[in-house]
Amino acid sequence: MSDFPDMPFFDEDDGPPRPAAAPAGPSGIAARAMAGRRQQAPDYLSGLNPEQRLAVETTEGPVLVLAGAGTGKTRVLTTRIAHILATGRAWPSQILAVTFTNKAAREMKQRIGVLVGSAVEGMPWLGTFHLIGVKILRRHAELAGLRSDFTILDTDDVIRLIKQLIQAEGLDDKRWPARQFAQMIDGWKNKGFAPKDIPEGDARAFANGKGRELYTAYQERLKTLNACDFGDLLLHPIRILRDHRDVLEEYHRRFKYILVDEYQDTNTAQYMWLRLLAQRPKAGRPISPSGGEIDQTPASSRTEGSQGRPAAVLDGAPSRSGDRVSASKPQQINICCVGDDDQSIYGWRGAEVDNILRFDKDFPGATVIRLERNYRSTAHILGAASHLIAHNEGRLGKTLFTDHPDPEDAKVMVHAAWDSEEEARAVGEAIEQHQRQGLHLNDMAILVRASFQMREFEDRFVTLGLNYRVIGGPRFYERQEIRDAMAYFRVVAQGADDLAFERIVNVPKRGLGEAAIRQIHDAARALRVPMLEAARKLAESDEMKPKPRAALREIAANFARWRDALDNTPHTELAETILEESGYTDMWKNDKSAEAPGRLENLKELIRSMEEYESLRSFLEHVALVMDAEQDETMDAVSIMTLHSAKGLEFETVFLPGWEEGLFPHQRALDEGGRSGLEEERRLAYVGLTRAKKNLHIWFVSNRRIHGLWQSTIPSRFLDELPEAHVEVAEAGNSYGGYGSGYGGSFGGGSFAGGRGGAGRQNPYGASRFDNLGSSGNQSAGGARTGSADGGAFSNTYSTPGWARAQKNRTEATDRNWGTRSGHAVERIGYGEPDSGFGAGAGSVKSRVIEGELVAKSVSDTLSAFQVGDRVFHMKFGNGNVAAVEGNKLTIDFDKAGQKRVLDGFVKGV
DNA sequence: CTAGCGGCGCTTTTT
DNA sequence: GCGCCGCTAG
Repeated sequence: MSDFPDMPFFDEDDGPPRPAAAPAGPSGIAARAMAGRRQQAPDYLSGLNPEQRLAVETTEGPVLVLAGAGTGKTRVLTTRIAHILATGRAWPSQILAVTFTNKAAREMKQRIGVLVGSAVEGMPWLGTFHLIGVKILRRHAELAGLRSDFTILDTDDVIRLIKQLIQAEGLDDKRWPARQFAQMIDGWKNKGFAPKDIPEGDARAFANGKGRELYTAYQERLKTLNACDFGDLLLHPIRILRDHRDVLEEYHRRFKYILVDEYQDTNTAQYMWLRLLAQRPKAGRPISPSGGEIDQTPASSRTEGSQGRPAAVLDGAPSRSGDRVSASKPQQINICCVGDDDQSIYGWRGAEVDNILRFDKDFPGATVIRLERNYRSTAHILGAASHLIAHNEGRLGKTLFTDHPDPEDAKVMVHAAWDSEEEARAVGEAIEQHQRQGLHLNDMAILVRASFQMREFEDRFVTLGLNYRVIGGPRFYERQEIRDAMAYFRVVAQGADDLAFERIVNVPKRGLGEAAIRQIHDAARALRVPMLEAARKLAESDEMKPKPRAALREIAANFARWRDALDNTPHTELAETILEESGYTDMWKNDKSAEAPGRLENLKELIRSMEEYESLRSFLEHVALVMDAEQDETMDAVSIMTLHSAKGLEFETVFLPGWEEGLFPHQRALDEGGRSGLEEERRLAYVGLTRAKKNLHIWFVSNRRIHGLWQSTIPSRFLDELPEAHVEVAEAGNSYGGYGSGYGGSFGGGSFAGGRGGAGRQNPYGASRFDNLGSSGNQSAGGARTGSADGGAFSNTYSTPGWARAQKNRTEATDRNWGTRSGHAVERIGYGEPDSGFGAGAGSVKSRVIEGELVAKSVSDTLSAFQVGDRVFHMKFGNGNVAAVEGNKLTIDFDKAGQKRVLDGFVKGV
C-alpha cells in the first residue's frame, strides 16, 4: 500500500534538473560512487554474469535486453540504475523507470534501495506508466483542459458515466451495454485514438453508428467533471508532449536515462509516450507532423484484432521521428527496454508484441542483449519450456539453459485424471506428499488458465484443511464496501465528485430512489452546480416530497459538517466519523448475510491503511492508482492463481491443471485470435512452465464441467509439444500413492482397479489434428486420421479409472497395442485388482516418442467397438443410444443429457 | 423501495 | 450450474 507514501506530486525535483556535476545529492551515493571507482569492478557488478553485466554497463544508446524467464531481469534493471547512479551519470531524479504494475515498481524500488541506499528516495520517476502519467498531467493539467486536482475515475465510475450518456442519447442501454462501450473506449485509448481518430468501422459498430459521438461526449463529460479515466493518464500526456515543445523539451532535459520493464506488454499508447520522451528531435523541427493530436491513418490500414500491427499509427508519428533521429545528428537516446517476447500474454488487452519485435528498427543502432542463462529451473523444466515455445513463429529467439544440470532432477510430470474433481483431489494429495517431504506450502502453486478452475481446488483444500491463498481475484479496493466508503471520502474531499455522490446518496437506503436522484441530477444541470450542492438547494425548496427532502437535508448537512472537519480533524478519525454518522457501518452491522462481518473488517482495514497517509486527499490519490493491497504472507499456504497473474513469480513446485483443448488453449483464444491467439496461449503455457524451479506437474482431465454441462475433453495440444526427453507421464499411485480412493464406489458399486491403460485410446488424432486452426477443433476423426502418420497425439488414452475394468472385454486388444509402444510409457499398476483403488488412473496415459515429442501411441487402426444403435452407459451422462460412430468418437443420444460426442473409452455397453 | 424471479453468459487483468 | 443484472410485482 505504501508505494509512494511521501512522494509529493510537485516534488523538489521539479523544475530544471540539476546538472550531474551539482554538488548536492544524497551523500550515500556519492560515497558509493567513489568507492565504486576505486575498485576494478564495484561489488554490485561482481555477481553478474557476462551478459547481465553487459546489459548493466551499456548505459549509452538504446538497449534492448531480451530477458528470458528466470534470467535475472529485475536484477539487471536495478543494477543498471544503481550503476548509473554510482558512476555519477545521472541523479536519481533524472532517471525515468517505468513498470506496469505497482508491485513491480515497489519491488524495483526496494531492490535499488538495497544496492544504493537512501538514494532511491530521490527517484521520483520510478513508477507505473499511469503513475508517471498522472504526475506529468498534474503539472500541466491546464494544457489538457483540466485542473490539477482532477479526479481519476475507476472502471465502475466510467461505466456508470457511460450509461448515463447512452441514456442521454436516447439509446437503449440494453442493446448497447455501457460496459462494452467502456471496453471499446479503453481499446481505442490503448491505441492512442482520440475520438476523431477512431476507425470508421469502430465508430459505426456501436450505438447505431453513434460510436464516435458517444466517445466525444464522454470526453466532454470527463472534462466537465474535471476527471480522467485510466487511458487519459497516458493520452493526455502524449498530447501535451506532442503539442507543446517547451514541455517536451523540459522532459528531454530532465530524463537522461529511461528504463522500461516488461516492454513486451506495452500498448501503442505507452509506446508513443515512450517514443516522445526518448526521441530527441533536431531543433526547429515540429514534434508532430500534424501538430495535432494522434496521427490519423486510414481506417483501412488498420486490421482488426491482434494481428496486424496498429501499424499505421506507429508508422505515422514514431517512425517518422525515428527517421528524423537517424537522419539528423542523432542525440543520445539512453533508453533501455527489458522484456521477453515469449512472455507476451496481454495481447488481448492491447499489448503489442510488435513493439519489442521491432525495437531495433524503432531505435536504430540499438544494442540487443540476450539473457538466456537461467537461474531458476532445472534442465528438464527448461527443456520442456524451450521445446514448447519453439512451436511459435515470429520470435526473437532465445533458448534458456542452466549451468547446473542435475541428473537427480525430476522430469516434468504429466498426470491424467478422470474429471476435475479427481484432479483437485490428486493435486491435493500431491501437495501433501510434497509437504511431507519437507516442502513448505508457500513454495507451491497451482496455476490455472481460468479462474473458475480455482473453485474445485479451494473446495478440496477446505475439506483437507490445507491452507491456501488465492492471488488475484477481487481486490481490496474493488470491494463494494471499500468503494462505497471511498465514495463518501471522495465527496467530502471533492464536493464536485458527482459520480461518487451518486454512488452513496442512497447507501445506506434513505428512501432516495431513482426519481429523487434524477431530480437532483436535473437540478444540478439546471443550476450548473455539483449534485451535492443541488441536493442542498432542493432540500431547502418545496420541490420535493417531505421524505426524500428530509433525507437530502440530512445528507447535505452531514457533508457540510464533515467538510468543515476536513482540515482540523485527523483524517482517520474523520473517516471513521463519516462511516458512523452516515449510517454506513450500521448498515453492515444490521446485515445478516455471511459476508457482512468480513466487510466490516475490511472497513476497519481501510481506516488502518489510511494511517500511512498524511491526509485524506493524499490517500485518495494513492488509492486511485494503486488498487492492490498487500497479501498476508505470514501464513504458510499454497497459492492458487491464474497463469496470467503468475507471471514474474516462481515456486519450487508448480501444478498446472486443466491442460485440455478448449480450456488451454482456450477455445475463445482460438476462435477470436486464430494463429496469433494460439501463440499467445502457448506463451501462457511457457510462462506457466517457467514458474517452476524444481517440480512441475501438469494435469489434464477427461471430463470437465463447462458452462454447467459435463463435457468430455481431449488433452491439450501443448502436451504433444513437450519433448519426451524431459517429460514423464505419471503413473498414478506411483508418485502419490493411489489418490482418489473411494472413487470406485461411485460407479457400479465396484472399486476400479487400475485403469486398463488406453481405454479409448484408439483415437486416431494425429499430430496434425489441430493444423486446421480456427475450425473450432471440431475436426472429424476421420479427417484427422490421415495425419496420424506423423505421430499420434496424446490421444484419449487417459485413464478411465477403473473404467477399464468395466470394459474388460476389450483389454486384450488394448494390451497388445500398448505392448508395442516405445519410449518411457509407464506401466500400469493394480491392474485388475479390485481393491487397489483406481490408483492406476493416470498410469494409463501412455506416451511414446515421435521426433522427440511426447505423443501418445497412435492406434489409428483400431476402430470403435461400438456400433450405431448400441445401448451404452456413460458415467456422467447416463444411458443412451449410439447415434453415430467416427473412429473412436461416438455420438450418443443420452436419455437425459441429450446428444453428446464422447470417446468410446468412456462408455460401456449395456 | 425491495424482494424475488427470470434470462443470459460464461478467459485472461492493470491502472 | 451458477451468479449477476434488471425488471416486475407488491
